[in-house]
Amino acid sequence: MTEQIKQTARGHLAVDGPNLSLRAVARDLGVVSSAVYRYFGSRDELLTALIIDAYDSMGAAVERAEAAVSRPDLTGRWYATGRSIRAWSLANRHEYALLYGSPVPGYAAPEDTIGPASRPVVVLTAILRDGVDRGVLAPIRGERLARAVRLDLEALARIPEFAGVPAGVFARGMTAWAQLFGSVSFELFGRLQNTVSDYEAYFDYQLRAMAAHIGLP
Amino acid sequence: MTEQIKQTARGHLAVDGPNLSLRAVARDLGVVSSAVYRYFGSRDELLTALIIDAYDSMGAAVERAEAAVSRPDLTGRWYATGRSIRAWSLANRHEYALLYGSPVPGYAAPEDTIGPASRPVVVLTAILRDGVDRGVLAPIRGERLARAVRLDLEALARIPEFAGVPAGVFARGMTAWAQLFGSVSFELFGRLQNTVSDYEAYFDYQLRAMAAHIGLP
DNA sequence: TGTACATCAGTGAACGCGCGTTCACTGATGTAC
DNA sequence: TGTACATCAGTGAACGCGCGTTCACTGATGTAC
Repeated sequence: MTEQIKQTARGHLAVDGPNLSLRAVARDLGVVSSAVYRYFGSRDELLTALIIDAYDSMGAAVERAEAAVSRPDLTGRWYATGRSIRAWSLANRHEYALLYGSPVPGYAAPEDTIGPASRPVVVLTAILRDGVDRGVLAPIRGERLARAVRLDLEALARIPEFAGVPAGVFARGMTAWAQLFGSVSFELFGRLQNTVSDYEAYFDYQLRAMAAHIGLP
Repeated sequence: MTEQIKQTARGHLAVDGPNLSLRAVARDLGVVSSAVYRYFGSRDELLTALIIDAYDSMGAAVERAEAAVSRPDLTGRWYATGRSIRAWSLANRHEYALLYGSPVPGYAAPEDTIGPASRPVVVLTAILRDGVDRGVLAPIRGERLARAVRLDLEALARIPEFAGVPAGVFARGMTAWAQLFGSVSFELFGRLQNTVSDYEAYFDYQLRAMAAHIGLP
């Protein structure tokens, strides 16, 4: 039943966005609205469950896609990561909007979203670290980072999941990461309408550009 | 009065997001809710007015900032463009969310938003064109664009505002553009919390990286 | 200078609707002796 | 094998609220003769 409620609620995301109505969900399930309270303490709790599920769904999809590429093929792993993010987002547009779109007014994501939310970026970091370990990626000689930026990135690299990536490499990876999500948001939120016709080719072009930016062959 | 309504409504964006309430706006103005209908035909019409105003406000800010830089200083113009986009967005977070965040469910932006929406990208294109004209920017020799991508960009370059920019240069500019907005969205939508401490330095770093990507010195 | 009329901003009541949440309850199912 | 009891999913009514939009209206201000 919990699962059915979430399923139905996911459908309502398309129509109502984050302001989905508990009563409408109950109605769709042929159940009285107060029945939902047996499974979720409040509307926000339901929303949180949807968000965590969505993060996990995307995270799993990305991990699966990236894991299917042979380890030494770093560039292929980057492509698989990027493409799977886009594919999942296209297939789950409203969940994407929930996760990466405008924050919901009056809603604060609780702490238990942090873990699931970081799954995709953990995948990216593993690619960067492997690249460093294999001698493919290295900080550009002579590139200077502002002190504050370097310190932040070095602090990040003290978290186990992100360890082993020098600031110079991390910085480029994060830039590419923002590019990637910027690009997906542009596509999904309609900012490329009447501009781009072949979204996939356009996205791939950008992935390639960002691979080069990171330093992948 | 029209102006007062919009002003008040802008304030409500912070609380209600795009689902702002006409009645609440009227209440704040000490006026009965139906009075608003003398000035706006419907809630959506008010929302559209807010959106157009916001686009124009951002567009004007970007144009002003970019125009203040001496014409030959292409890199400086890119910086001014990027920084003014970020500055405007920080100062008007909820308007930014309205323009560049998740689409509002059930709301379709009418045609008259297109013009104002394109003002910032017109500024970018002028920089690219000037770069080409001055011999600073040129397509990378040997870089191949997928056919579909090239055709799209060449079609764009037939619009007067975007004329004079070869596909290879345009492509890099658009990639940087998505990076820029991706980066602003990450910051404003809270995706860099507990990661970045000096947002301005971090943003500047990315601007610099994207300047290099475009081919600016 | 004074009167008749038109304009127009804003009123107030109403329509019909939806919402989240609480609370005492029913009635079926499962469990223990 | 049969009875008494506990569990628990879902009910139904209610609270108190807010919303967008319509419509006939009041009453002040401005305009024309």
